[in-house]
Amino acid sequence: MTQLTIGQLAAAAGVNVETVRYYHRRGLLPLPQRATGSIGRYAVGALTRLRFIRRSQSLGFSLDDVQALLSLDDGQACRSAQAIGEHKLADVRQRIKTLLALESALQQLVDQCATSRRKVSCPLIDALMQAEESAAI
Amino acid sequence: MTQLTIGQLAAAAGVNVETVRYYHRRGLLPLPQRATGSIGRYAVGALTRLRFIRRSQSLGFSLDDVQALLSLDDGQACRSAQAIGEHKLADVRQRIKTLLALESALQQLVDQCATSRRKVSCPLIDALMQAEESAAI
DNA sequence: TGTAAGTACGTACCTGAGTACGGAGTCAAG
DNA sequence: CTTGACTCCGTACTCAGGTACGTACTTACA
Repeated sequence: MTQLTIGQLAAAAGVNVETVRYYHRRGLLPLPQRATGSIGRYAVGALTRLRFIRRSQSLGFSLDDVQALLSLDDGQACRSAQAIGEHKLADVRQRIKTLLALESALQQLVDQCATSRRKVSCPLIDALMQAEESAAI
Repeated sequence: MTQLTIGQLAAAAGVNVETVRYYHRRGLLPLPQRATGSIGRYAVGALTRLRFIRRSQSLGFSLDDVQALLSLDDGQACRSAQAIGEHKLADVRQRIKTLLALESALQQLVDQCATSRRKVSCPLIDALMQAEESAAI
């Protein structure tokens, strides 16, 4: 039972069957093993990969970005893997920084709400923008 | 010179003029002060807000999400601000967690490349997925 | 004061990321 | 060995988030 049909795969990842097929077309997910003229069977690795795609997307990466990340996992030549990796790494670090600033601004807001039970006017934007002043936009 | 035209505002934020107008239509950006039948002038606050929108988007928030975040800054009633804030906070924390896992996987890959100058096959996906095993998907 | 650059507003169009659908083929359970 | 659920594949449609464009109007500056 380690061989999934497309329907089982899609259900396990919480996506539409059509989405899986779309990812094939985009080259994000390899086509499954299949005796010609019969139904494809996916190894569990496909499920892991599929979940990775969804998670990366939810972090704001486009499918092209995800493709670059996946190419690293697919065993690129070293020089190119390193270049892509370093680029993505800088990107990821910037995102983390921004999210940390957003986190503390939100925390501040929620705390403010908890103590004073009236209207709040939180410096959400300012807090985030100040934390970012020095960073690339 | 603290009053910007739409073109200056857009250029300063690195977006298209049409995009600014689109955000007006979506209610993300208030319409500027304007003597009827003349040209609008934006205060610098509009630029800050515009940059906040773009940055939030790049972190994977939809414009609806951004609208919710902005409503916090616009001085919502406390109870509702707190609820929205807590929800977003949990979301932001989850994103940070996932990005940290991705960061260390990428770092590992880049290090691997730097030491051995041949093909690499990094466990990028596995690393990220394992770090996430216990977290909500 | 006139003219080019910029703005206002409406409508149409575009791209990324799917989603829906129809018809033909496959497969497992009865 | 059939029948109902599922798969394959192609094409068409949808939706969010913009972009482009045309026409009329404003404004800064020579």
